[in-house]
Amino acid sequence: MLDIYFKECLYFSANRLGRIITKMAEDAFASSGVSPTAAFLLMALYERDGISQKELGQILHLQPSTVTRLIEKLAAKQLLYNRVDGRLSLIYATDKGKSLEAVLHQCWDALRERYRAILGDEEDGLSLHLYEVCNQLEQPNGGSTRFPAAP
Amino acid sequence: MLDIYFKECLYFSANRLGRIITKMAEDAFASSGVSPTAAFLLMALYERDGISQKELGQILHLQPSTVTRLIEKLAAKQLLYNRVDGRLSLIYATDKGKSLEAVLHQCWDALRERYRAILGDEEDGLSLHLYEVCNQLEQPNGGSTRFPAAP
DNA sequence: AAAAGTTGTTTGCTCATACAAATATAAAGG
DNA sequence: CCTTTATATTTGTATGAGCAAACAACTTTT
Repeated sequence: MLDIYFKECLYFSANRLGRIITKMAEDAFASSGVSPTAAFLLMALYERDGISQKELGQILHLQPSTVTRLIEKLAAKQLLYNRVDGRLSLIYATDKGKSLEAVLHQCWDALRERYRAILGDEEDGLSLHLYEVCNQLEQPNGGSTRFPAAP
Repeated sequence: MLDIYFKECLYFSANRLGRIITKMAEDAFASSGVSPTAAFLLMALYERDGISQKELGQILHLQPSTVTRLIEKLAAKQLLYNRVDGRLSLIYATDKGKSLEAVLHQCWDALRERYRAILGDEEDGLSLHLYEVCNQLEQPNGGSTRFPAAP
């Protein structure tokens, strides 16, 4: 097999995993009527209603423009609305949005159940591990020094 | 921090990792003039010139239509050409395509160097591990039984 | 050897995400 | 106060990948 060759490439494996798990997540959230990422955005609102768009971006690790577009869609579905406060755009869940909370948590649990059932031990802490890896990779200095740059 | 909440979600972490590593890979391959995925396609050709599109899809874990589009672009750049053989479309690297081999391997090595330098031990076998995880997740029966379906 | 089925590829469309530039508001300095 | 600079959001545009349906070519059946 030639693909042996690519197995060791993180770009390759990470993206492949992303595609697979995205499809699983889309299935899991299909009944809720919102995409997985949109679901996470709403779940963030349940924790912090009135959060700013910028913070949403930080929590979801998405670019501001991506958040804008997500919010547009969810606002069109009347699941949330925004109130402009100075240069901030504060986001609130509507009642309709709030009413999804239970469903979304169910979908989320179902998703996790599903991949845990398949992966067994393999899953153990995998998400957390990947999260750590992301954080390391995102450090601007690439982790090459242990200390922040001098002022 | 609210994002504690999402760390345990594989959908979340895997896609975040995908975005980060994709950007790193794009940087690494920028000098070669082709995207990372296109680079892998070409590297597959170096190993098996005249491979069919279907096989390319299997090796790269991409859908047939995605492979078609990739090949269109690379053909436009004169890096490969295809010869139709029955219903197969066999793909060959052009001389120009072949001349990229050394550069692409350098880019690939540079990419790996870079994330290995950042991740250290954390990287150890990560790609391979993810590859395994992908394979398990992709089994149609979701891994719920140990045996193939009866005939 | 024609009909029906199978397999490989292509086409049209959609989606999620992002970048870069534009815009809007606020904060700081003279 | 007015100008400059910083910050938050939006807009226009692009890219990578996918699905579903169409198409094309081979295979099986009869």
